Amino acid sequence: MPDHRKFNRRPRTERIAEICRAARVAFAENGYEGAVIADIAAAAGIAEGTIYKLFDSKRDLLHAVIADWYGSFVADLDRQLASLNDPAQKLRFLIWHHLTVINTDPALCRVFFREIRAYDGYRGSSMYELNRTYTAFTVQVIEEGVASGAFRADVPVAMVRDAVFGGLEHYTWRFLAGREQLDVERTTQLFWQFVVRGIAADPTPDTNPESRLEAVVERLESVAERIGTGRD
Amino acid sequence: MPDHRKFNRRPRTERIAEICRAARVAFAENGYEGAVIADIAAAAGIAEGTIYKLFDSKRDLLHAVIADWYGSFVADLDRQLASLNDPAQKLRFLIWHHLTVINTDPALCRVFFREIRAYDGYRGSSMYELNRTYTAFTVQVIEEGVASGAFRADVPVAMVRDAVFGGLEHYTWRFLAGREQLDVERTTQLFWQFVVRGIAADPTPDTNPESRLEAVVERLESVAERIGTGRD
Amino acid sequence: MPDHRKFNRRPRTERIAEICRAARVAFAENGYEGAVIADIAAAAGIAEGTIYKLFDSKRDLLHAVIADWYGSFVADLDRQLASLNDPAQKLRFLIWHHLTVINTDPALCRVFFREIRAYDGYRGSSMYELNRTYTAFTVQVIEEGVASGAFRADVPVAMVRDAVFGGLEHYTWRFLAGREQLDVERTTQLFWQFVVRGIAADPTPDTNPESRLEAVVERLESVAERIGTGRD
Amino acid sequence: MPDHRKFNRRPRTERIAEICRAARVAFAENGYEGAVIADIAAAAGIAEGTIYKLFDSKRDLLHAVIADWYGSFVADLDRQLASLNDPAQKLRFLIWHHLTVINTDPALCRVFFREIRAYDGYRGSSMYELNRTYTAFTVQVIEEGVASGAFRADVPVAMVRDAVFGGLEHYTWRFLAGREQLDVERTTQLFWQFVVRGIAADPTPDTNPESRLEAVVERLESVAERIGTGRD
DNA sequence: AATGAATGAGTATTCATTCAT
DNA sequence: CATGAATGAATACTCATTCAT
Repeated sequence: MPDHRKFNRRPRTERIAEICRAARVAFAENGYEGAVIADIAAAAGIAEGTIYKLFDSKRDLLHAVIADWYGSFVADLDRQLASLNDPAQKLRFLIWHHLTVINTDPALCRVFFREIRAYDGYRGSSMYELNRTYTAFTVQVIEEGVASGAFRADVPVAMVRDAVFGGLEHYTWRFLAGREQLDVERTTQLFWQFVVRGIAADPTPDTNPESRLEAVVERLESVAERIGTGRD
Repeated sequence: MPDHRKFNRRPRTERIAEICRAARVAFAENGYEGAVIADIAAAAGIAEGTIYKLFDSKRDLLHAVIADWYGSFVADLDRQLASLNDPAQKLRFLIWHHLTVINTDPALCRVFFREIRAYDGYRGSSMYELNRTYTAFTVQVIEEGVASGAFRADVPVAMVRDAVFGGLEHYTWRFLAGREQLDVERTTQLFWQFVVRGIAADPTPDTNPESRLEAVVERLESVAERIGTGRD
Repeated sequence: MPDHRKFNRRPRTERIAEICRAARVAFAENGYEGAVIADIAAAAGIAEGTIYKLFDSKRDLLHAVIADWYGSFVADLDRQLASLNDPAQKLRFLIWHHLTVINTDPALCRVFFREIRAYDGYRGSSMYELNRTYTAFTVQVIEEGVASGAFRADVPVAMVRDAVFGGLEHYTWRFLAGREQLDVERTTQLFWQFVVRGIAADPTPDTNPESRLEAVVERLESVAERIGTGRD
Repeated sequence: MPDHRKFNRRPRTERIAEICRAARVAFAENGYEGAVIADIAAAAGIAEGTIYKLFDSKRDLLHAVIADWYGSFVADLDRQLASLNDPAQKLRFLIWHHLTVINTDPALCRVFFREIRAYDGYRGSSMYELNRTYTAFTVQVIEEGVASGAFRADVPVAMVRDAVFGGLEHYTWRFLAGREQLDVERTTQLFWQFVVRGIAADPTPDTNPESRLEAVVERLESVAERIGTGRD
């Protein structure tokens, strides 16, 4: 009867999953450079060499981890969106979703920004494709809105996509880099209103005297702004 | 005639400038980690030790390079803006300016994104302050526009700032990471239109009574919320 | 037949021994600071990295070398002492032993004095314990002598121990630091007589004329010896 | 009227004294390797280069500091000893004196042990001579005692000297290396008693005829001692 | 004499990756 | 298949000393 203590043979996919799990923790905690293969192997309960039987390199392992991660939240984005009818509501959901992703694993986001996107050869890489697949949902929703007349026909789709993801990223850097807590619901609301206002179709012209009421509200808003606790 | 190849005594500031120049090239070409102090010293025509007489560490040198760089384009932003009257035009200029900065030295932008902003302790560092000083121009212009009535009173200023810089950054990653050429003029125009449309005061009054009332209520609610909880 | 020049897999303990051997030579020849890891690795026929798989640091390696060295002569001190009956003879043996250790590897002694004992945190370190274990033999022998009545009851044991080791060390610095040759036998005899005279119980007056004459002859021989070879 | 702020010309000897003072502090606090010339210069209020106008090298500076230090306590050792009559009392004073030196500046003692005595070429150096001058007092006192009959004629002088200084050094290492406090008076008493007992002449006169023979032998030994090649 | 800017040699340590077993 | 021992390249930083001013 053979001794399986050392040569612990297990299904290949299970092994890969274990390694990815350990690697994800390591990358999140220490960043790409800071993560050490030996530690990952130890955490996964295998030998260092085994990692290289399953992954070409440390970077390859990082890619696997990121792909896993993307997969975990891209999976049923389709279905979730399908349950909503209104393009504006779908956009709201996508913003909320993205903020949730960031809020759930800011450390991994940071690794993605630093090590994947800012890395040579990102464009055209599988990581780039992964990201495109993800942002494509937003592009699609905007185009849907344009088609339905909810959004203006001349909306520069790519630009909106970048303003959404770039804006959210910028806005959330303080949470990625620091220890501040992110208020997902509130941020979603504010950002969504801002974006939708920018791309919504012009309402039909209004000649009604109630516009004075609107002016009053505008002034009230202005007051509110000055009363507020200061800007960011 | 003395041999000036060695012990070439020079004014302190000049030396610093020389080193920064060499370091900037090195960092841009190879990134922070990739840049080698020995090479920088050689390029500056000095001994390695001399760098450490003037800078505390490699990272300190990076900070000096970035500060230099910021200084070079923040310097007369003030005057340039003062020559324009219209907030929308100022915003256009700022967008154009930022794209020009990116287009002029994409490699340094990338280093900033990777090594400065994504670095531990960015928030609260001098680099953070530098960045805030720069983005403050945009914030100021937006507020100016709000005050003059050119932009809506309820514009979420910080969010717009982040959408502008984040959006431009996202949009230009393909140029930062790849080799594609950036069309500054065209991108400026598109992005500007998009942003201004999102924040400009509605020029045409709305004549539908119900929709207008509804909108007013919505905005009142928004005001209430803002007064109640403080702002972002 | 495979090429064993590289990736020469060997038992862990054997590797450690090889490295220690090379390190011992390097430390003895060049002192701690002067010894270079790369040279030690080369001398041991391995890669630098391998040293760090087996030792935490250069200092850790030094400790291992010193521990090895102590082990080599502490090992059968027990048995050797057991073969002697008289406490005075045991003391003689210990003095002879210590001088032999110094004479055999003066360079390593020097390293111990400079780098181990004079190092911060020596007290309480494993090196300190090692040294105590070694000097404990002397303490024990003196106490034995006191118990048997061979040595005076009021002998300040710790002080004698320090006078022995300190005295021998001082006396032998000229051999440690210079190139002079140490006469172990002669030094043992002189030092031993001196110490024993200092701690021996006052002899009960000996009235046997022959034994006294015998003692006189012994001393005459000693004089002759001294005249013959010069003084210390 | 010339500006003397920078070219602060002062008497050479005063300058040297200032530097030595600063260097002594630095060496005591950080050891030889740890002390930094730039810091010493700054502490002395002069430029780095100036040190090299007055001292050949860092080690030369160390030698100056140590020489200064020795000078400070060797100076009136002569007179102090002259005020005592009894060799045993003189020896007691010398032990007390040595312990006081150690207790007053243990850090500098440590530097001496590590950096001067254990350094290549100590034997024959000016530092060696300095130390000999100091220990010579002890040698002289012992010989005085032998001559006066207070100490036995066959006392191995060099050995006693080494046992005294080596013993005290060994005994006090715990104070040099650690933080323990040294009880000078008590240690003096214990060590002195121990040494004197070891070397004092037998107090009770001997009327036994054979003892005359012994006395002859003793004298012979004394002669032999003087015939020898000189004292270490 | 004094300055202080400039020099440049010198090295422990890490860790992704390989490959003999 | 798995192991884990072995590899070896790669580099920031310090500081005693020099020398043009």
